[in-house]
Amino acid sequence: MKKVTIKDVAQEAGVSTSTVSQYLNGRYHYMGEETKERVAEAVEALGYRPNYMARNLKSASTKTIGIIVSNILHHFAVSVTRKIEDYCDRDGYNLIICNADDDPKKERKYIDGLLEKQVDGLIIMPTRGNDDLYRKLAAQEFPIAFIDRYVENIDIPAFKLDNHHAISLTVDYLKGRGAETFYYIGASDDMSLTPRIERLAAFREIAGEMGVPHHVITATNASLYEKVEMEFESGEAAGIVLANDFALMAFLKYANNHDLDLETDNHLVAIDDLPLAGVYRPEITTIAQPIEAIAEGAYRNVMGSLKDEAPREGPIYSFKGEIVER
Amino acid sequence: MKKVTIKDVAQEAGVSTSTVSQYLNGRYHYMGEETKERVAEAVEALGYRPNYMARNLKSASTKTIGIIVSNILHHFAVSVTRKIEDYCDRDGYNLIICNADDDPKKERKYIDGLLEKQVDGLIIMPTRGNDDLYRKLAAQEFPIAFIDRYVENIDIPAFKLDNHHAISLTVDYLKGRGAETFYYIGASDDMSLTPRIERLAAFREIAGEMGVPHHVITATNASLYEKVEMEFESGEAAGIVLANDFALMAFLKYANNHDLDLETDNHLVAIDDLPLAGVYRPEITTIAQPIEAIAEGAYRNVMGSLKDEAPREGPIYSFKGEIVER
DNA sequence: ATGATTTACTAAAACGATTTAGTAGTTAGG
DNA sequence: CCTAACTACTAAATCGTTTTAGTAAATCAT
Repeated sequence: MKKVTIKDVAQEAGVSTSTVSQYLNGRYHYMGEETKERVAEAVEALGYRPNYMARNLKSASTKTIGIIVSNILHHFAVSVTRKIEDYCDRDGYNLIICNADDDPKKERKYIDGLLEKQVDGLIIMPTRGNDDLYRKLAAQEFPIAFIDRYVENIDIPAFKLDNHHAISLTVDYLKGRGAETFYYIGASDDMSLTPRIERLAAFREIAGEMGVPHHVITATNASLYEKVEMEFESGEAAGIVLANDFALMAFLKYANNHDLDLETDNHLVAIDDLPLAGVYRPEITTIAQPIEAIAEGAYRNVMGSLKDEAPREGPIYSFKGEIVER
Repeated sequence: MKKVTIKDVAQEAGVSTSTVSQYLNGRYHYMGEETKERVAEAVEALGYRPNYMARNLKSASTKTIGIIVSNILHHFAVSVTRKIEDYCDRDGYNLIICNADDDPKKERKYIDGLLEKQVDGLIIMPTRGNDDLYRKLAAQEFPIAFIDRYVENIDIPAFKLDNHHAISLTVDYLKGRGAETFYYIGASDDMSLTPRIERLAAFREIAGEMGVPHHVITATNASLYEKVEMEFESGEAAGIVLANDFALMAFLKYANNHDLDLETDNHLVAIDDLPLAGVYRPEITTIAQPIEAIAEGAYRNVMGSLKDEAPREGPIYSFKGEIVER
């Protein structure tokens, strides 16, 4: 597979490389019909494809942005990514998708790699553990946006769910279903990731203010099931908040194994509107994240089109989720 | 954000660009301690990051491969992608993930884009509709592999599930559970995509040979639910093969809405081992795809390390799936 | 008929790295 | 003391494009 360059095309068509380049970039302004045809034929005959590296060495923009998701197994991550890809597609941009797998080292590797590839912007669900890098990028005014999470004291805008509002939706809903004892089940907040911290804090605050009995069960993704088995006590009117899709899966597994009643005794509501929620027995009420608002905000911020908008107070944009009652 | 180039570093350190380049690439062979230090300091001070475009203009390899999945909403696609990413990570390669969203136009756009970006290889779940392009790539001997599907008469190796074997597992299993009437529910085979064709043909063949009553319900993803509603008749001993995850979701929705019994009357088995299968009520038996074998085969083929192996007969590698009884 | 404009192209510089060939200065060998 | 080998660098070519500044011929205006 030998490479075909613009020189080969020029030779084949009997013109200069400049002419080929002009043709390729649609600068037909003063080009003879016959020349156009000959170049077109040469391109076709040789199967020529311009070298992106060489092309972008000159022009500053690569028309490419990168997204690094913390974990591609989360439904939320895939949904936002797809939405952003739609925007990119619309605007003629390319999107490079990377999966950090919740590993800060991998995240760093991808950030470095994408910057070397000269992406025009970066959208990140930060794993934390690379705050120094984020800070450098912010200082360089590199076009960047966070989604789902934010990092304190770094001037990078974050686009995320209004977690306090989401939790209040869940608690209100469960109360309406007659729940008396409330449970929060999710990942522990010791990694200082925004969703975990905010959701847990909101749950404690709201349930506390209501003066209802409430319990918190948190653990790592891997050990959550066991923790539930140890700490959960099915009551007659339990209202259970599942903090994300992993928590929901773990709890459903537990419910199955212990033949828990999910229709009358225990009421569930999960954050993240998984497809599974609509087909489960019984169907599961969820909080749908404002995928579109998050994706659009992050995208526009990176593209610089958010600057023209009304000035904002801080770097955090929280959007309200919607309850999907089932 | 002005760009920092190797020239700036050289100037800052008071050496030539060549020296900086040597240092950056670990060719310390004959380099003074003090020079090394000064360069290191300059790199750090300026926040220098090499320009991938410029670097790869010279060296042929970009250490990057691309994967284009037909639809990132399929669990299978994400699983294979994650596995391939692991291999890339291990070998110091980068993986660019693209989602064709079942749209041949998008697929073509991505193939073109990745080739322009000079990726070293390509792994594709072909949507079809770009056969001409595949053919060209094959002719150029570009390193490429198909997964999940193959295209006739094109010499590009495909790594996929042994669909006939998978269907025979499903039918045997359902028979063992006492099924008497068999259903196949899935996407229609008019798009000439390998899994659809092979699975449907295998079902017809196997059920036909067994001489049992069997029905086929196929439609597009969007209209499958309605088609099921029109054509499915719950019997006392129905055995239902769900051809993929979309079919499973559609059928579960139907089962819910019609309060179908899934424990005794109707028996299910789905191809693709979704996480949901383990938590559903009742749990759902599935055929787990040989994710690892497929990922490894495709990866090694692209990397050229498959050439050294024993010669193969054709360009199609089918791996057996495993039944996960629940 | 002369200069100005338009048309249709090309030569050469530039982008930011890598790499090859080369240049001194130092040390070692005989 | 002279040559060979080693050390520590640098100049310049190169990769495949884009782009700027031309050039030369043809057309037009006066």
